[in-house]
Amino acid sequence: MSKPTEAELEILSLLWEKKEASVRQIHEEISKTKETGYTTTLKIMQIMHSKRMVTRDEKSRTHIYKPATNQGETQKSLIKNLMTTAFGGSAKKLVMQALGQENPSKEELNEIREFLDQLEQKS
Amino acid sequence: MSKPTEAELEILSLLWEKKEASVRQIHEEISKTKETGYTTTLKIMQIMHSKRMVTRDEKSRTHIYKPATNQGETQKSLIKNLMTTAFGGSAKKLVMQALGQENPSKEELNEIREFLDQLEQKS
DNA sequence: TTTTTAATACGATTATTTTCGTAGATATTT
DNA sequence: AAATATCTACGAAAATAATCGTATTAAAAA
Repeated sequence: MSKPTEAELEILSLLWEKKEASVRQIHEEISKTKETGYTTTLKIMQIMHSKRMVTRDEKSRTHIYKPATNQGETQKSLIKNLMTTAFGGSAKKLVMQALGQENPSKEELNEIREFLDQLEQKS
Repeated sequence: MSKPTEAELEILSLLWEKKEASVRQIHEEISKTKETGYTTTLKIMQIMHSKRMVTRDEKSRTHIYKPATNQGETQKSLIKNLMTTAFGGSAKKLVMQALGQENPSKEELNEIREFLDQLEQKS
């Protein structure tokens, strides 16, 4: 599966979040932050469909789209790509930048700690 | 500073790694993994220069390029972008995917733990 | 039933990114 | 000194991505 473009990724993550949606629904979300025409969103979703990046139910006139690519897999390859191109392959550096970024809650930090423990078990 | 393109990022991270390099040096690295002409690399580095993404020393005929953009800042904005577009803004999800990716050493895991502690202090 | 609204399809245009070829200049080798 | 190799500059083509406009059809409202 080839890397989604920026516009595709934006739509894809909305679909992951919503599980399924019409073009209209996606477009309304997108147009909150971006000034873009309805047919632009439509066209990109059609392209995504032709690439089999999404499936769609065409039973009713308004087609309902669902993500076809696995969220985890896609995220994994995106992150791998970023890690190698921008972080010299170091997960540590990437993680630290990511964490410094936002203010994670104590709960989140604890979940990450548990995750680290699990990782250590395995190795 | 606008987001570097894929090709630019590839060169930029080589420059971060090497501190400075000629077009020839960069091109030799790149052509290990990618089939591309010398003038292509040259052109992209010239574009990067015109965007002030790199500086160059023109004293000798072979120009020597150095990164002009701060590595940390650039990484931060790339990761922020990925985090919002592909991870619904959640640092935790991103971090977990990143860690699951490689097999970090115990030392690295400990450094991350310390980092988590520091973060908690602050908040 | 007529009109208006809302949907898809799809070609064409525009913008961006990448690639390449050629010219001209300077080193380097023979 | 002449030939060859190695640079940069730069325009232009090719490839990729994003945007938009128009035609057509179906549904909903008047």
